[in-house]
Amino acid sequence: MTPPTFAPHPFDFPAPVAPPHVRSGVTVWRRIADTLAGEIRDRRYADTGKLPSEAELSARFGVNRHTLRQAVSALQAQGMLRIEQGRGMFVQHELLNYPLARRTRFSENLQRQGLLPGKQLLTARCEPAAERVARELELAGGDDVLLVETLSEANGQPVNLASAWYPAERFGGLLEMLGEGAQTTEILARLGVRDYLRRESRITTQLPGEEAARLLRQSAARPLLCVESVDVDLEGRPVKYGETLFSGDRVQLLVRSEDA
Amino acid sequence: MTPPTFAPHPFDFPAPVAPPHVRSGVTVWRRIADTLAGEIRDRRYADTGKLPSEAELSARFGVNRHTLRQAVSALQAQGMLRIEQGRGMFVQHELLNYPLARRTRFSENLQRQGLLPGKQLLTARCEPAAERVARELELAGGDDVLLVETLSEANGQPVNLASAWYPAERFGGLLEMLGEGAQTTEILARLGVRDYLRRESRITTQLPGEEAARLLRQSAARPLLCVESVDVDLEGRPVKYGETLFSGDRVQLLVRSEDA
DNA sequence: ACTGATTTGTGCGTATGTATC
DNA sequence: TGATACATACGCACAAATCAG
Repeated sequence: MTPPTFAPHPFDFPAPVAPPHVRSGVTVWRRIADTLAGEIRDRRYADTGKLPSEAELSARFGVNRHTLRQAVSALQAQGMLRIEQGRGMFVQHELLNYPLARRTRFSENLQRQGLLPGKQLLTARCEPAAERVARELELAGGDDVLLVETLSEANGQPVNLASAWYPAERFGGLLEMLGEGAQTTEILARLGVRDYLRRESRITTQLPGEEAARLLRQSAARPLLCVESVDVDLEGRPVKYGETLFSGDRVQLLVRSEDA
Repeated sequence: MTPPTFAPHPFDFPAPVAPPHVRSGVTVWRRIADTLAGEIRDRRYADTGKLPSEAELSARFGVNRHTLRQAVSALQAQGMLRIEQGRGMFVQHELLNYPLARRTRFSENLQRQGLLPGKQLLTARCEPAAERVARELELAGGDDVLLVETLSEANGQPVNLASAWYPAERFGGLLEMLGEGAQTTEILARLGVRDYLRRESRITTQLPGEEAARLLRQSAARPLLCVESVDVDLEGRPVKYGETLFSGDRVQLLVRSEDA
């Protein structure tokens, strides 16, 4: 399989002999780790599931075996590969598909891919709406909103970190029902929202803060996908504004153009 | 404006006094640069357009002023902010919206946002299809494809780096017409494709290789948005498979849920 | 069960870059 | 500016696990 033309590539790497004279501010082992992570993510080792030996890889990158080991041990800690003494290094997992459709339901998607979904409630509180949140929910400044933060998992691996804001006036008992472990869709239905649709998603990328990196169990040097979204009810009124951080190492977002 | 809850944050930074015991593999000045870049991108300074003084920032991050200056000078070189002696540091630009619709036409979108589009042809050649490309274009292994690589700009700033593959058999004269400076849409029309639609987009994030970072004029430590896409004609036959790398510092992808 | 080749795991010493004081 | 602490990267040597014959 041919690598994408502009993807990280062995010969993108500093010349094997002379050290780089440009200071990137990123250490050699970190760049090797990212290169390998990218290759694994690009399924370059998908056929056998086995990576080249430490000797081969260190020769390829032109570094000491210790340096290479530091890189792969970071990837191992991150759950991206598995090392077996005397045998070799093996790919651990592939990318999870996360569809961004008008009707996005998390658990269904995972189950369809044969994965066990999990969700952890991190925060649930009432607060005055920040300017951005008020604008997205079409509220007046000073209105209260309900903030719900969750960590979603698939097979025990963190997938995303979601912050959702709901208009407090409209959804009075939401926080209490969440505390009792009810599903979001079900709660909204009980509060009079029979159905809701995703109106818009804005997708950006960023590096995780320490907190996000820790919760998503991902290297702080590996990027996240960030999705800002607005869900509306059937009358078009905003129901929820959300900011979701996806682990870029584990997830790819899918946009299917629906048949009109 | 309140920052997103999990976005990079001053106190996500290593404690001001004790050095961090976790090895991130990224130097302090680089992390400060990335933190500031993220904040600028998150519009934290959008109201005044002015950043805090060097003294304030170095105090906030708990580093020497020299270290901070190295960070901001990197951002300046990258075109993200502008330093004026005796006045301060100012935000240079904001995010560009890039819609991912069924019918995506680059120039139109930019002009609607009041920007001047530009496109540079980097590569145009015929090659045997890699496994992945053949699968996406529904070709037999060994078939030839036409590879077209371009660099798109808005107001002179690089926006994306696109690789596109077309079935060689179907689109014979494509490379020649491209050499004459014709538009892609127009060429396809001349070759019998009256219209084409985006069937699917897969969105991931990755760090740029050296080549990509250079072409997109972006730090190698700042992430990219990567979009894999398949365009089909009105009969549903694949016309183009593309891999596009967007500068994560300059672009956000927009997914509008179309009314059915 | 043994041998040799391959692969990962570990220890030590040294030099250099980074950041602080 | 110089001194100090620490992380990074290199080189060499050897131990431990695995596998093919």
